[in-house]
Amino acid sequence: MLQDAPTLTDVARLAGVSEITVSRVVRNKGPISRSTRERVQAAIEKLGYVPNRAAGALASAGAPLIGVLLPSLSNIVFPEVLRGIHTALASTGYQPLIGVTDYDPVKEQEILSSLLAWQPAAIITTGFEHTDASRRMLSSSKIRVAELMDTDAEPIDIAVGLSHRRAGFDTGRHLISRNYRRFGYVGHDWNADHRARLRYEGLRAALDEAGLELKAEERFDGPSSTMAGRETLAALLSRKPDLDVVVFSNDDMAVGGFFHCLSANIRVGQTLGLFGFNGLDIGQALPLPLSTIRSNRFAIGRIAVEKLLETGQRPAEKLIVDTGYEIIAGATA
Amino acid sequence: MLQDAPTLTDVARLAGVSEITVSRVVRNKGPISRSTRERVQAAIEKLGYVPNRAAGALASAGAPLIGVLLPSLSNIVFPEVLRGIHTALASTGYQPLIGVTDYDPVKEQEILSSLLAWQPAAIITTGFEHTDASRRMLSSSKIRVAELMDTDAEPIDIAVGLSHRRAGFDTGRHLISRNYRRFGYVGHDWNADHRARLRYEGLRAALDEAGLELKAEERFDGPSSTMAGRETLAALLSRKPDLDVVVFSNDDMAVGGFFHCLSANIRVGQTLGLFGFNGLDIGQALPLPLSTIRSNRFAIGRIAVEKLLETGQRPAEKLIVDTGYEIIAGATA
DNA sequence: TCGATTTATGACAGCGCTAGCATAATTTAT
DNA sequence: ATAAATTATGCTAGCGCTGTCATAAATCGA
Repeated sequence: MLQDAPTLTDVARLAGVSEITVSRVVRNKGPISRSTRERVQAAIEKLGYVPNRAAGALASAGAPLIGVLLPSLSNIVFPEVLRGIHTALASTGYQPLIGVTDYDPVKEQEILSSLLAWQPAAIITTGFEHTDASRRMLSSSKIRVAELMDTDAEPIDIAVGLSHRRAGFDTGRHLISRNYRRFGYVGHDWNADHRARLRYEGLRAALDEAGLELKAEERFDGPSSTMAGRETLAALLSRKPDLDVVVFSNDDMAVGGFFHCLSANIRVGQTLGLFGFNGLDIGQALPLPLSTIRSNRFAIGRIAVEKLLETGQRPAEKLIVDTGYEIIAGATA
Repeated sequence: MLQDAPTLTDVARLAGVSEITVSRVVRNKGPISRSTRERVQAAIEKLGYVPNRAAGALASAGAPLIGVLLPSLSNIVFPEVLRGIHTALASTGYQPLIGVTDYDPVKEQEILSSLLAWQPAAIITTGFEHTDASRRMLSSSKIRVAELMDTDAEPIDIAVGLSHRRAGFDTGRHLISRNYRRFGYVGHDWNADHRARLRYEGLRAALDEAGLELKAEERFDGPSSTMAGRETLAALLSRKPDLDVVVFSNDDMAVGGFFHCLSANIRVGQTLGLFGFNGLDIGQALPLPLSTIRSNRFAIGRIAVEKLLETGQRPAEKLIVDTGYEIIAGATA
């Protein structure tokens, strides 16, 4: 029952051509006459031939793979980026090979070297925090690299994302223009989420510029979650009840904050403003749509793939693609 | 700058041994004396040698890869399964190669054949709905297969999941025992989500058994989402306001329903009961924790990998692992 | 002490495919 | 009709690694 899978040779024999001709038909490369192509395709069909990628990769020193390094799968943001990657990849014949780093550059380095062992065409990773060894591996190879989410530093080859510092700054400006003055901040673990810190810094800068200050802040020591947002807002308000607006490190946290306000009978948008980051669906489905910033996560994944596959080689000069963001006015701030 | 990556031969020459000896050290296979091992490891270190997986896969007719077929990345449930898979894989040297099928068996078949081209050690897929061609590809190969989420049919090799029919049935029993009588149902697209339909059928069976009926039902024509749940519950209640409990196809939908009740001033848990499925964090962070069923998604992914890698071959007999579920009483029903 | 076992190493062929360079068949230009 | 281009096909030689079998060195038993 377990007959060996047919190889190029089998197809070639059946179609009465050489192996290389079959290879050309399969890869759609080089000139092939209509009649030969049809004969070969019939043979492929008949035998149920599936090319062996390992052999192809070995012979051509490169695999139709894209290595993808994500910090986490728990935060919905990264599956969405992955979805963008997948969508762009769907029509190309490339496949994603995924690794999860848990926000740890050393783990990233280990996974990176096992990804590189497949000789992928490109690597997609997150942020700019890599070990020196990782950086060396990447820049000494001919493999293209995209660094996602962030544009606040110099990329190895390509960066696709947005300026989190500016997003934070604009959050501050927006809320100030809406006459909020007594700001609070609810965040989560910065070591893991470097970009949340950048947004925080941007917010502080905007307040500074307007001669305002952050009246109170509280950071949850762990990853962001709805429950964390709920509890951390409760803690913040018990210390400092007289805030008029609270900026959250992201929407998960902000939605949790919203839930706290429901339980505590605080009139959101009137007594207290709430502001998030990401523009998740859940925030917009709330009884009051969440005021937040839309980061274009799906687009980040998709554009990264498009840019990477645009050329067959590493780009001559570094490229930064700003996918931007937009303020969603919402009804909570 | 772009010197060629070192190969086994380079390492062997530097260490003064044969290639096969280096290969044995790298793979930790076969007897090697302590002194040789150390010499070889030093050489590997010095050259920064990384084995070429494509070559290894070709030579040994098998790659340290696990093909993973997921129906979607939009629904948080699948990233969680993927997280379980990743966690179990982390220490094994295997890597996941991921495909997304969009709930389409034909697309699944295409992706499957391109995954098989890598000669992976195993395939993880979802549910039991496959094309005949897919089924043939899988059962005629020596590749192990795990089918996840569901235990309501006969697997190819291994099934890991829970009985959705029983979960639906127990939902009905539980709510009946809590004296609910006038049932409504809010669902989403069944063609995509076969398991939601099984739960629905289980619910109907429980009602039947108790001499009750579903007073009203409404299905959103599209994937589940918070917004869909919100709108669909609104539609259901406008048609049939006198329900005392609504069962949702999953937690996303139920959370949306909760939001509708907030907006419409319906007292959840008193005037109207709400019941979900999955036990997502978001449901438990609500001001009233959602009454629902916990499906153990992370465990499903993890256990699938463990079972697949337990033996080096296809299991002699089919295996079904029931990861079970538990009712979370919550406060909404 | 000598063969029998165990442990350590190596030679060689080949996995299935593709790059690179011929060569053959066909078409076009003059 | 003949040379010059163009189009179509094939041959050869690996890509870097591992399975198989052979051989050499070390250990053991009586």
